[in-house]
Amino acid sequence: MALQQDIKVAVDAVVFGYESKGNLSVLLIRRGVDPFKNTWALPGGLVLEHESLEAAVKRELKEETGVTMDYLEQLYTFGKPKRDPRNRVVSVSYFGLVRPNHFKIKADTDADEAKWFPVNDLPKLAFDHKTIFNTAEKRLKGKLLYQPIGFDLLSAEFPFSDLEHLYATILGQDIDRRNFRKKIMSFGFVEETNKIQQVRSGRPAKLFKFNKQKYDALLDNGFYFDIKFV
Amino acid sequence: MALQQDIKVAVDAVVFGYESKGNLSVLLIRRGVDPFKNTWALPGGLVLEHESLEAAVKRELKEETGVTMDYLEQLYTFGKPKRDPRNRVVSVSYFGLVRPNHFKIKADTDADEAKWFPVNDLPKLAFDHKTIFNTAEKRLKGKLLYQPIGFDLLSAEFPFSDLEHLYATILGQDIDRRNFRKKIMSFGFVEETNKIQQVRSGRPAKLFKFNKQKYDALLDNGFYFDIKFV
DNA sequence: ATATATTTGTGTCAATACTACACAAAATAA
DNA sequence: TTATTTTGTGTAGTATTGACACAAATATAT
Repeated sequence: MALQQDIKVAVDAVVFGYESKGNLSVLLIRRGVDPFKNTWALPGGLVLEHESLEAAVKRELKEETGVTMDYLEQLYTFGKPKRDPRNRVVSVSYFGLVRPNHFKIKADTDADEAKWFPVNDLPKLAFDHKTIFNTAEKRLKGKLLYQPIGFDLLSAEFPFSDLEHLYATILGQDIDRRNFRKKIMSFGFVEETNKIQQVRSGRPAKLFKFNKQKYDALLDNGFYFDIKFV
Repeated sequence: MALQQDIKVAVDAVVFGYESKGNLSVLLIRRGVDPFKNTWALPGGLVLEHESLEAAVKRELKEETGVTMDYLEQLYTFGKPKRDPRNRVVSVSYFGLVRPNHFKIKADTDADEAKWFPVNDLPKLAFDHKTIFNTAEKRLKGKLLYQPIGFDLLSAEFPFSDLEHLYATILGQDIDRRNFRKKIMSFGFVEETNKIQQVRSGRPAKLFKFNKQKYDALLDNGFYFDIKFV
C-alpha cells in the first residue's frame, strides 16, 4: 500500500458578519478563474508546503478579501473525490465571526471581488461551498448555545443590548431580555463597569465587559455554559 | 499562487471499545516500519486517490486491525507542518465506539500487531497521536451529554443497565440509576419490549430498544438531548 | 418647550426540572 | 435455606425556567 498519491490540500473560510440586529451575512468572493469563473465562492485556496492550516486560511482570507481574523475555528474537512472537477482536492474548512464594518474589503489574486451577502439570500456557490456554508451555519448556532462566542466580537466594553441582538440575530429568534440578562449575569463572567454610553436614542446604557479570566477558570472546573432556553 | 504542493493526506482512527462497566479502551497498532518503528500508534494511513476519506479510514482500520466499523465520525484535521518527520502529512482523524469482543483483531500490512489498551494506561504513541487521542476522548465525553451515542453500540435490545454502565464508564463517574432511567425514558425514544433477559445473577431485566424513527423526528424539531446532569 | 418615540433596566410567580434518597422483588450462588 | 446480586420503582425538597409589564432616561419631531 502507500501508493503514489496526488491530492491537494486546500482551506476555505466561512466568515460570518454580524452588523446589527437581524443582519447576519457571509463573506464571499467572485472567482476570477476557471473552474466556476465568475461564480461566487468561499474565500480559500491551497495550503503552502511549510504553512500550517490556520496560517493558510488566514493568508488566503487576507489576500482575497482584505479581512484579517484573529480567531477561526476548524469546522470540517470535505474530501469527496469529485468535489473539485480538476484534481482531487481535500478542503479543510474554518469558520469565524466578525463585524463587517471593521474592514474595508478588497479584491486581489485570483478573486475578482469580495462582498458580504445576507445569509438568507445567497447566490449560487462554486464547488460544494453551499454544503460547507450549511455546515458552518448549523455549527455557529449550535455553538452559541453552550459557548459565549461573541465576546471576541463585541467591543471590549459593550451595552447589554449588543449581546442580546447578537444572540437574537444568530439564532434567528427573539429572546426575552430580562431572562437573558439574568442568565448571562448568573454565570459571573460578564461584569458591569461604571461607564455609561449613549449611542442610539433612548435611555443611555451601562457598559459591560467580559472577564476572560473568570470564564477560563470556570471552564477548567468542567463548567458547561448553557443558554439553550433564551 | 497555487504553487506546487507536495502534501500527503492521511486518515487516523480513534476507536474506543466499551466492554463492560469501567472498561473503556482504545485500539492501537504497533508500527512495523520507520519512522516510529515498534511504537504504538493509531490505526490509519494514506488516502488513495479515488477514495473518500470515510472509505479510507474504514479500509485502513480493517487492514491494520481487522475491525469493521459502520459509523465513524470525523473528529479534527491535524496539519502542523512537522507532525510527520518525513513529509508533510495532513491527517484527518475519525473516532467511533464499538464492543471489542465483537472482533477478532489481527495484524497485517505495515502494522505488526493490533491491541486494545485501557484509556487510562496508554503506551507512548507515535507522531502526534497522543494529541489526537486526547481530542477524541474529550469529544466522546462531550458528545455523550447531548447525543444518544451508544445506541449504535448496544444490542438491538438491551437491558437498561447496559446503558447505565456505558454512560458511567465513558463519563468516568457514577450515575443515579433512578434519575437516569427517568430522564432517558422521558425522551420517548427508548421503548420497553415485553421480553425479559436473564444474564447475570440477580433479578431478570426487561429488554428495551431504541426507536430511531422517533429520535430522528425529534431531531428534526430542533430537539436537544440533554443529560448533563446524570 | 412640549409631546412622542426609543431604548434601558428591573421583580415576581407559577410551572417545570432536578437531585437526593431506600427498599422490595426476582433471580442466582453458596 | 440463606446470602448475594441485580432490577425496578416514588416522593419531597430545591433550583431553574419562562412568562409577563412598566417606569426611567434620553433623543427626536413638532
